[in-house]
Amino acid sequence: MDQLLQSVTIRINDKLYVKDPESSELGKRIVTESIAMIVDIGFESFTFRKLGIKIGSNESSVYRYFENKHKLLLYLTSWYWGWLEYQLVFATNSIADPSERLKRAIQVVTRTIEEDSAFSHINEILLNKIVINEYSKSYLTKEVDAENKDGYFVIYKRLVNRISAMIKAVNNEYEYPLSLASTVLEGSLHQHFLKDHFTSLTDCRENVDPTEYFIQLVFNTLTLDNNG
Amino acid sequence: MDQLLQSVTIRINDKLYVKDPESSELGKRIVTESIAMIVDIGFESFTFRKLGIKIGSNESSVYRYFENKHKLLLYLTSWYWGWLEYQLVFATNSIADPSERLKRAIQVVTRTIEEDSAFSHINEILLNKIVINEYSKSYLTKEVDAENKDGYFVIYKRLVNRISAMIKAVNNEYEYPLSLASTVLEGSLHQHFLKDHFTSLTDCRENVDPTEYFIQLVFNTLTLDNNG
DNA sequence: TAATTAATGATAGTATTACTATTATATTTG
DNA sequence: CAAATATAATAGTAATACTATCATTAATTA
Repeated sequence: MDQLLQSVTIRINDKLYVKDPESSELGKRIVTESIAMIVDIGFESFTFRKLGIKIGSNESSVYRYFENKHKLLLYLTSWYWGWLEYQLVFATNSIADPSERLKRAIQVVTRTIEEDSAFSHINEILLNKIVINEYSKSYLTKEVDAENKDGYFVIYKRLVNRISAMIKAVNNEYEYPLSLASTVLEGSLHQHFLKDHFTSLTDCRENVDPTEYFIQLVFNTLTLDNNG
Repeated sequence: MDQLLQSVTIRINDKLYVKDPESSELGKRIVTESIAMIVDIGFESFTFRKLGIKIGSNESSVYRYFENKHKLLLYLTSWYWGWLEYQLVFATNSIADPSERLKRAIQVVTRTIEEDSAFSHINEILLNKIVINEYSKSYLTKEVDAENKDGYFVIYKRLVNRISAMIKAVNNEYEYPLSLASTVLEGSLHQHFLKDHFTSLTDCRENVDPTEYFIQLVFNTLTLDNNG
């Protein structure tokens, strides 16, 4: 798997950057170090000026890669969803049974990311933390509709649709496959967040991943569908 | 009900304001107009300077009520959750049967807010929009833990706990009552958001409230619990 | 009613942010 | 080696998120 993954590149909407950060060493450093820095100080405190200093480069150079930090966040989170989509497809591809397949899919998207595949300049453990803590901020804006139209969220949408399709494959009568898929993805981020900051609002904790909770939720719903 | 509600005041943690906005006309205007303005231009673009101009008052006067816009957001959203908690308690209080009670609770917390109770300077329809679009930003910060310790989220936590207790009353064996309660609350905001901006990611739409989806989700899970 | 206090308004000022613009200096490539 | 390209350095701007000071007005109470 590692070998295969090495040759896979995640294609990001090119409107999200000014110059492709994958195209140069500086670009990669910008990506690598922005991830570390956003995890470290949070998206609100993160600035291109600070990043420039950290990478021993210049603020203006960072602007040559990304228009602003919002676009950078969209770039990073798109990368993450693309990476997760790959994990999902890879892990479920060979499974014929729809229920087993869906179960595996939920495992992949709700588990705690604990190892960095280390095949690129992007650390997935850190990036996962960014997604948990900052992803909502990328779409809870006045510009969502325009940005959505421009395709900034395509990867995420494709991922939700894949899960939704797997749900339908298990139970074609079920009325809310899209809502259920989006609930699992979003809800998983939320449960991970609660586990770290609001332990009194979740039953997930060390060694109790959201995975089991979501698998049970999804399969019970699909088993006993349209009553209420 | 209206009469009763008029005499109820929602107690907000007094660390969230410098001077109680309920204590003066200016304070109330700040609250009323900040709600309208945040709905209108979004939390990011909203500033105390703009608010001052809108209410024909001064930036510095606004600062005498709220330390900064983050605290104002916490104040507004706390008020909303307090109001919703009241709705919940009021609506479920007289229901003895645990399942009926839980069903009613889910209805109350997931429905679209369509009428303003008009007993105060706070418009709940608008405030609900703020909660949908901005609530996450109030806790997805580097300061959550400290602010949580200071009790800034108590009302929300109490609300989740109430729902969790109702879940347990229906099925005491169920392993994830807190996660399920937090999923319903958060997930409901999310489905409402998707309905407005990402229609391809939800099955909720006009006349299909998240309510039915969540009722089915919760009851199916509680009926068939610990398999997987 | 005058005096006091409290609330609000006006103005100014600061550090930081989120950029844009310009010019200089490296580095790469033809 | 020349030309093109990428990066660095510096400066500058408008806006934000405040703080501080002082003036004015309104409300309270001695």
